[in-house]
Formats: sequence, structure tokens, C-alpha cells
Amino acid sequence: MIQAPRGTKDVLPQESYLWQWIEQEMRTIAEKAGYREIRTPVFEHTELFLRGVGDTTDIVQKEMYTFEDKGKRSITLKPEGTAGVVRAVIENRLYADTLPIKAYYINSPIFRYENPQSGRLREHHQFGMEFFGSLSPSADAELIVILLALLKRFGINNLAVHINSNGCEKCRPSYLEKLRGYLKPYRNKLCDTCKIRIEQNPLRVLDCKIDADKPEVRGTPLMIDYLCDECDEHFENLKAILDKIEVPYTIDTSIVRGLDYYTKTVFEITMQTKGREMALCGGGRYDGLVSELGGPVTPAVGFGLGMERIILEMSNQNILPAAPPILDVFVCNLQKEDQSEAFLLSQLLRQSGIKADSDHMNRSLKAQFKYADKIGAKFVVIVGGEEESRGAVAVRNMNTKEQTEVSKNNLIQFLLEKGN
RNA sequence: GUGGGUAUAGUUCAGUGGUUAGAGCGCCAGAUUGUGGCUCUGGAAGUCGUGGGUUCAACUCCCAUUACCCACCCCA
Repeated sequence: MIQAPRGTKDVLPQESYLWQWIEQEMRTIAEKAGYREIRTPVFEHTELFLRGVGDTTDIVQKEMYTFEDKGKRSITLKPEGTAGVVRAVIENRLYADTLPIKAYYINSPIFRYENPQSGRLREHHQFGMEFFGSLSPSADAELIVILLALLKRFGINNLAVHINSNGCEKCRPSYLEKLRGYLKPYRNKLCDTCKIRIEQNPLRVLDCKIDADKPEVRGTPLMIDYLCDECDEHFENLKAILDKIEVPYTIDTSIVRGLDYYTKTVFEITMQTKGREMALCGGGRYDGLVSELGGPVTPAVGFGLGMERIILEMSNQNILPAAPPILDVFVCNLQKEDQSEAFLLSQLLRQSGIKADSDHMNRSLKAQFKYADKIGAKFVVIVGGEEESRGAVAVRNMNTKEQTEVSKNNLIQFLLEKGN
């Protein structure tokens, strides 16, 4: 028996409507704010992620699905959504057109080799929005506000917005030196991973669940205390905007994000679920990434939102929308041995935009009614009965049990009128 | 990478070292000849995860293995 690979999930016919529904809500909210969809490949050259995401990150070091193709190219399945979008923006010179560029991606498969558990898969799907060309903190705020509106639309209210600033190329290097200098004397008190992190990526020590609460680490200098004037002003302005539109947030100095490209604003939106906190989405500003990957200096900000986690939380809270009926109309034929008339009629109904079907299982009339009931058909149309002599069929409203004789000429109009 | 739990019908789960392994739900059929939801009756369906071992005898006990679930880490 061949099973789906570990950490992957099928979306089955009985649940696909949920995905279609949340996708529709996402598209609507993004397009209302002037974002258009972008679709990029599921795989990219590995180098894109090495340079983009950063080669000291956990994602790159141990979680990527990387392989060599038959042309000896190193290929990696997307471990996050932003790098591919940035590559596409550069490659297609989108930056040369009118700025800003506002793009969203939806249902984008993301691959990370991790141990699966509740809310964590090896293939999951993200909705993301990217905003290129603006240095203004209003761009950062726009994304946070859209996210909150979207999550509220889904009925998820147990949320917390965490923000922080990662500084920029001007203020970060000197801060990192301060941080290294501070951590080095405590080297032996840190976990093995963090001992290496001191040199490679000391920011990540602040994010380490083993060490973050140790008194030595609690006393480390914080990036937000060493921001340059530009970064400080940006952070203050963002907070002012969020205050003004009454978005509650907390400043969380432990957020450094798992990706190295972030500058200035970083944020996560988490939910309280089943006694623990789970990130629903994360994002931030990446003013240096476009130029790092070979484009012109272009400020940008974006986020990724986990689609499975939304469905998981809606399921936990029992607030999933009900499944829509599969069909509007089921056509039965009393002449069991010849279902062709029912078949033809169902084709006609479909051409008029009515979701219709007839029996393909050689079932008895009674069983056909049971089936019609199960799939939620609002009407059953019965052909081949005594009404036939009058050029008519019987139409039964399955909810009201009301059954009427309708002339074949008026059938479609009748169904369209009564169906709504 | 580390730790815990589970594995029996489509599904949720019972079950006992010894005959043909059970239930609820679901599925299919029937309850007088053209009609659903409720009820009743009947039926189909399982190599008891896989491999090995102990035993006269293993679904049951032991070992291994795989998969799934959960948690840590990290994150979406």
C-alpha cells in the first residue's frame, strides 16, 4: 500500500470547499487593496535560497528539499514564499514599471523537512503578500491591518501581534559586534547550538528556547536600543500608525525570524490555541533583498500566512462553514431500463447553469431519491411518468415536499426561479 | 535531531493465549407494484500495520521495523 509521503495531506472532495472559501476571502481582501496575484515556480535554483534566506538559518541548513536534476542543477523546493517572488520581480524588471508593486500569492506549496505534528507539515500552503518600492511604515502597517481583518473574517480572534525591529545594514553590524562581545564570556553556559551561533548569527541566540530565558541572555543588549536614527524613526512611526488605528500589539524583542533577509520591521501574529501559542503568520521588511539578489535597491515588506493553520484553528473552534450542496437538481427516470432521457435532461439543465445530474448507478427510484437527498439536491425532477403524455415532468421540492407538474417547456425557468 | 503514545471492517473503537474476531456510524438492499430524511429487517466488508520469536496453539506475550498522532526545537 503506497501512502502519501510523511508530512503531506490530501485535500479531499468533501473538504475542498473550505479551501476554495478561504482562498476566495484572501483574494478579495488582497485585491481590494490593489494587490494582484503572482505565481512563481514550486522549485528554484538552490542558490536563490542560500543567498536570499541566508545560509546560517535552520531552514537552509537542515530543512530544505534539495536535489540535483538531470542537468546537474541544484534545485530546491520552495521553503518560503518571498525569495521566488523577489527573483521574479528582478528577472522580469517589474521594478522599472510604476511603483509600488503589490503582489500576492495564494495556496503556494511550501516544503520544509521537519518532524510533523499538529499544525506542522512537510508540505504546507501559504498565502502571502509582498509590497515593493515603499520605505514608508504605512506599508508595514497596511499588511498587519489586512492580516487582522482577514483573520477576523475567518472568526479567529484569539490573536496577538508581536513586532520588533531588526535594524538595517547600517546599525545591525555594530550591534551584532556588541552582542558577540556580550555573549562570549557566557559561552559555556549556552546550549551547543548557541555556542556556534555566537559567531555565525548571534541574533538567533535570543530566539533560542533553551537559552532565551537564562539570566545571562535576558541581559543582552537589544537591537531596538541600538537602532540608527532612520530605523528608530521607522519603528516609532509604525507604532504610531498602529496606535492611531487602534491595533493592539506587543513589542517582542525575541522575534528575529527564521530568515536572514529581514531589516527594520519584523512581526508575527500568533494565536492562543490548545494551551499554547502558535504562529499563524510572520513577515517583515526586507529592504536589502532585492539588491542582494541582483536588482536595484528596492525597499519591500511582506508576510506569509499558513493556510492549514487557519483551517486547523477554525476546526478546533468549530467555526468551519457548512458544506454547500453538491447539486441543485437530480433527474430520475421511472423507466429504469432506459435512463437516456434523464441523462439528456440533466445535460440541458447544466447548459442553463443548473448543477444537475442523473443516475449512473442503475439504482431503483427509491435509491435515487435517497441519493438526491444525500447530495443535498433542492429538486428532484421525475421523467417518464404519466405526466409524459401531457409533455410534462414532476418536480419535487425536497425541502418542502411540494410536488408539482411542470411543462417541459417551462422546466428550466421554473427551476431557476424556485431555486433561489 | 530528541521524547511519549497508538496501530483490529470504509470510519470510530471494543475484545480474549484456544471454535466461524465484534459493536456504533457509514455503505448496499428490502419493508406490495412512481418518492428521500425517521424507524425496522437483512447484507457486503477485516492477510487484527509488517517481519521474526516464544508456545501444542498468538489478534492476544516478547523483539525488531514501519507508519500515524502528540510534544520539544524551529516555525506557517
